[in-house]
Amino acid sequence: MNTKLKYFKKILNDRGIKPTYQRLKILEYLSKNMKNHPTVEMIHEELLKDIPIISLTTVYNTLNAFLEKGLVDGVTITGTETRYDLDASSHHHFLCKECGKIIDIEVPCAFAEGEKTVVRGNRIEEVHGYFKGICKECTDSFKNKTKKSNISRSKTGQPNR
Amino acid sequence: MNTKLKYFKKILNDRGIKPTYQRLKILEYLSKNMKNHPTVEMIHEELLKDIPIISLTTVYNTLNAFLEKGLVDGVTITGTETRYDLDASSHHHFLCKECGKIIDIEVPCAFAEGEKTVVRGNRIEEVHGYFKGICKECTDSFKNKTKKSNISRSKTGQPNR
DNA sequence: TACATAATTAAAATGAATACAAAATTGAAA
DNA sequence: TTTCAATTTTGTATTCATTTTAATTATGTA
Repeated sequence: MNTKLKYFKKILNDRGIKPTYQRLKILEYLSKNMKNHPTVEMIHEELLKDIPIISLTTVYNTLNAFLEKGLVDGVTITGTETRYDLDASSHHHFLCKECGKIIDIEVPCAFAEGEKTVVRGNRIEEVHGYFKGICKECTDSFKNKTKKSNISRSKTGQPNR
Repeated sequence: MNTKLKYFKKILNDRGIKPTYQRLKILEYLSKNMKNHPTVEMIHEELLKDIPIISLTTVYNTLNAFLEKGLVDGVTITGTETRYDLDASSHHHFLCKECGKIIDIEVPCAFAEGEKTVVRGNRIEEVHGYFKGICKECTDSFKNKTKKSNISRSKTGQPNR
């Protein structure tokens, strides 16, 4: 077993999760795709290359176990599916309406930083914040397109929502 | 037609939504349940009393139309269903893990207030913020229970998650 | 009233997530 | 190593929210 898997094994043991092969590979995938916020489908698809018989149910079970133990964060932004984030600390996300990617975004927030935990008697245990808009890359490439030609603007500039 | 429905008719017309009877009743329901953040099912269930043949699809269609025209806000917090809010302005929500209710919550936020719209080149168009925790009422009733008897605490104090 | 357009309806389809039961794997005890 | 109970994985079936589709009905205008 390679060094990294040994490291992941320790992480799971520390959280009280029995480290099976599929769980290790799922954890490995998540660590390799920290920025991607993958769906269950994406994780399953990719792992099938290594483990041709891994079932979708196992990926669901594993991610739910990881969630319960606070190893990952489940993010629902699109409304249709949960995206998973190995960084389980409170932080904000940004969904680009143009290219669909979800990225971490750092903003000042007293709640996410745990400085404030009660509002009018309501005890806050989880903080969820996200934005929707046009990411920097899409904004830039749109600018470039309109600079080159204005004819195609109405077509290419169409946001998909 | 009563005065209120006339008022709702104007609201729909102003947004470019043809005011049909079902749409008016859905809007009326939403205005009567501003604090409830109802699901599609809840709206449909209730409207069936007035309009026994109203279809679930119509409620879906109507809410989607309202969403597109910015008349309502669709809030996905539980992960399983969309809750609807007639107040479409950017504001935060709070889900109580104990009793399940979703309430509006007012917190200082430069993004929700529209003061800041760009972060590292990413253009923010929508701001979504919500919290999960224990609401004031559940916190208080828990305190009362433990004050009266400690025996039942482990049972009654169990949060459902 | 007639007509075209839009809305409503019911039924079927989709898609994410869960439930369930059987088979396989794990790890500890003998 | 063998045994065995507990846990995990697998595959299938099911649930539930939402969307799609196609037919019917309502709406507003000429």
